[in-house]
Amino acid sequence: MTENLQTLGELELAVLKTVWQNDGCTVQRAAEILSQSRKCARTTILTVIQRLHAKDFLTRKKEDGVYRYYATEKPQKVLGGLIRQFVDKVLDGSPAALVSYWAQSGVSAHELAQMQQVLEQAKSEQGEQGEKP
Amino acid sequence: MTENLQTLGELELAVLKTVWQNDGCTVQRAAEILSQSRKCARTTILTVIQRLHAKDFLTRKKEDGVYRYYATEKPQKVLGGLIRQFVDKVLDGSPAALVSYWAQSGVSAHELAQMQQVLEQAKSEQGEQGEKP
DNA sequence: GTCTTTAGACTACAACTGTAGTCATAATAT
DNA sequence: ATATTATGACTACAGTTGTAGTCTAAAGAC
Repeated sequence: MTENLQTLGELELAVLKTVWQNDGCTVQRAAEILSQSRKCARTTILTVIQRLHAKDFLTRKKEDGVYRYYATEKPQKVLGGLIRQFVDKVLDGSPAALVSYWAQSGVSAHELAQMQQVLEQAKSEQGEQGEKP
Repeated sequence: MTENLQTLGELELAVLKTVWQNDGCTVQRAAEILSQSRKCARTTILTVIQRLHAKDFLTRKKEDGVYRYYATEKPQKVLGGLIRQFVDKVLDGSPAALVSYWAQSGVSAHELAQMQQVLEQAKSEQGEQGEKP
């Protein structure tokens, strides 16, 4: 349970996301995919992947002479953690402040509706299971 | 209009917040306040304030031989920008994902209600003024 | 077996941030 | 005036992250 909520840089996160979407991918593959959205050398991705590995965000297994990487944590958990950290650090732990600032910064009506829907759903789900008062 | 959305480290943000809450405060004062929540030398705060100044987040005016610092941007704007950046980088621009993850990471019913309220208000306000489709 | 391509390990380096010490100077106290 | 304190400028340094080159080993191609 003692999770190590290390920090993740932008590129690191992007790479991690790539692995989530392509579990068991190789450095090569990840580099290919990422090069579509940003210009960076293969070795850059290699390095980042090695760091993610060192930080235990990724596991690897050699297969046919090449390492395949697997995410150790689900997006849900990692992103959730990042959101938590962010809300704590930036908004002093107030999710309402989060939504508030966001809303005022100009969201589309559509997005607003989406968020409301999500909240609605969360609310009902919470009613069913154990709550956190 | 060409805003410089520089990055802000954790301490930098904390210091900036302190200035927001104590506009025109001196380094001394800021250090005093911040030392209540974290242990750090006066010169550390000095350095951070100088950096915030260099990044144009703060302006200063010498008064009685001491500099007084003033925030150049309102919290609304800066925090809004940070939220934006965060949502873009971490959640690929989806505010709904934000609320969703947050909701699922275990929010209290109370917080959920708060968020809903905020959204409700944002929605009505948006109806009045110009929207962003 | 040699040439070429791949993969990975290492090393390097710059920018940013936290952190703080050293100095010089200016303001005060005595 | 002199000693003390308050301020701020500078310098420094380590950890993190982005970025990527070099070099070696392994895998294929011919």
